[in-house]
Amino acid sequence: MSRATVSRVMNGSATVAPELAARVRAAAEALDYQPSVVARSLALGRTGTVSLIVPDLGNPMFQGVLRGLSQAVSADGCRLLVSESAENVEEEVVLAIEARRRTDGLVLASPRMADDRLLALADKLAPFVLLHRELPGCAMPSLSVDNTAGMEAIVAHLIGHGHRHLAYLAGPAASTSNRERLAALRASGLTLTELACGPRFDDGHAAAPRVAGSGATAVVAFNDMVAFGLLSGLHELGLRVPEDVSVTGFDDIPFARFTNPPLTTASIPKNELGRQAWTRLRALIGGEPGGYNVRYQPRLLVRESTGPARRTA
Amino acid sequence: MSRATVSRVMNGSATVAPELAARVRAAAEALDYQPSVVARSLALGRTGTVSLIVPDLGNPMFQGVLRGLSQAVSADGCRLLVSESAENVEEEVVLAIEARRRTDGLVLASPRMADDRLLALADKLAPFVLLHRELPGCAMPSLSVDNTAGMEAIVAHLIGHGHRHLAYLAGPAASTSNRERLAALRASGLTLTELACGPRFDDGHAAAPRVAGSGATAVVAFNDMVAFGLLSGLHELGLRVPEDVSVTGFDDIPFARFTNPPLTTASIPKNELGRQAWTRLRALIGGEPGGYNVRYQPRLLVRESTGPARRTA
DNA sequence: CTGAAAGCGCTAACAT
DNA sequence: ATGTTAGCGCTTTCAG
Repeated sequence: MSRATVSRVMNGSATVAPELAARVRAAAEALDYQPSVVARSLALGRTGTVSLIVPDLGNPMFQGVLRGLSQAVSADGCRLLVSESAENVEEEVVLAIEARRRTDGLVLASPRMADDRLLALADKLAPFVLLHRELPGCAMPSLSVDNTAGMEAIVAHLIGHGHRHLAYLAGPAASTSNRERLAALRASGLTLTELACGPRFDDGHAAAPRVAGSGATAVVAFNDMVAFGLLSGLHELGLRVPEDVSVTGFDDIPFARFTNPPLTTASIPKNELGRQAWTRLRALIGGEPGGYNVRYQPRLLVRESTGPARRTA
Repeated sequence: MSRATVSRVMNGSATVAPELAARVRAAAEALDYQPSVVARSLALGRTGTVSLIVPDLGNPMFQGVLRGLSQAVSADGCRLLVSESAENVEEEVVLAIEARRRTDGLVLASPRMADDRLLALADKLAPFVLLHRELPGCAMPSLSVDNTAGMEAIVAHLIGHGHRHLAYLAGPAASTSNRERLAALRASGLTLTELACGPRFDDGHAAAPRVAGSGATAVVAFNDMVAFGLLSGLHELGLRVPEDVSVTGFDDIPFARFTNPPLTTASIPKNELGRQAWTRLRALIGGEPGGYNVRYQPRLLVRESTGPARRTA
């Protein structure tokens, strides 16, 4: 029989005589034959693979996204290529272009490059979906988190406990999330001490002395990792949380509820972001519209790392 | 000019007149031309992509491996496909086969399938490198951790503190690491209470009451995540660590040094495992031998979660 | 319903 | 040093 027939059978085309199809399948089984994925990709113009680009694979926030995306992609028989830009914009640009050339579409998680740069690349990178980032004027869908609302909830909670002087442990300057969270804090009208920090455990840990010296009664960390590092640093300094100082995080990564004390934080749907990203991307690849942009509203989880403000001297 | 010339230029072949090469490059630049990765893969028989298969993307241990591997692979201009088997053996088998068909090689991290099954698949999956697993009779290289030595170090440390009754919070039954760690514990001659648990935060957290009731003065957790969850659960029960009970982990994931109290654990080289996996795999793909198997010796990190055994009643 | 043939975009052996 | 030609392994019109 001809290869065309084999191809039809392997692709489940109905226009093959059942008897012949059975013979093909038997032969394939016997020879352990599997069509070449690469050749198929070339002929089809689709690879059945998409890429995820993240700034930092070490962040449990992105791991949640990765996981949700990975499972959703797998469920449709597709595969996922993962790249880490290491918080480096130039790297990010190169990776994105390269990744797009190998795969059918991209998920850009918290891209660090500036709006105009991303906009200029949009045609080359499409189809893609943006995570944790909105890009006015861009036709690609975006799934993001309402950082402002999340911060407002945290601030309201803190105000309710009598806090009037906050410290903010800032994340990467290039992070949109960081900028939005900071802006919301500035808009709160409370006294704010801004401390340059970073996104990791160690950054939070190292910031403890500065926090202690700031006079703030509550400290708002860029994310849970930082908050966790801070908790540890504060403990070493002999400061009690929340008696001496309240601490909040952001993201609700898996261990946030197990810290000592458990962390008050704004929870965001990490897996869901990954899953929805695939839904959008799959649609785009199929030539359909990507749907409406969505902004997930964070949920404030009040745990034990926050309490009444201590009297200031 | 002909496409062969273009191909030569794009691949940096020296046998092209400099002037012509320059023209080709200029044209490529002007047209924003980039050779098709897929067509290239088909012609070459190599995709420039390798796959990583892990049981659990949520485990920071594997994230360390992923990170090291990802960076090493990127540094050589290659790409990484990531799949999660979700601790499911059948899934793992299918994923591995599928992943291998799309890429030039595999890194199998802590595969859960049985030895004979893996051995039977070896030809089909090769080239690959095994992480956290040794497979007698298999020609593929293996990078693993000496779990026995690691546990012995932990036990010796605990014995030095007067502990004579340990509890073990067991990980997944299909995990080789779990089996080896447990075996080392059993061989210690100490009284051992074995508690079925699991590999995650919640598992450790949920085990706290059983630990409290076990009569053990020290509890050895399968890994750091479990230890961390346990720390939290113990705290809720009003038990102090290490005064009432000592706790140890395994792996030394990034936040282990920031827990309260900081976790005594056996450190293993996570990034290094990923990086070395690529070195081996790259060699294999190039037709060279994969080198000797190596077994990393864990390093005991004594922190504050362990101390003298309390008097037993 | 099946086979023949063209083509996906590139590389490599061969010829000039 | 460059062009010609033949694949890489599949899908897909187009005939029959």
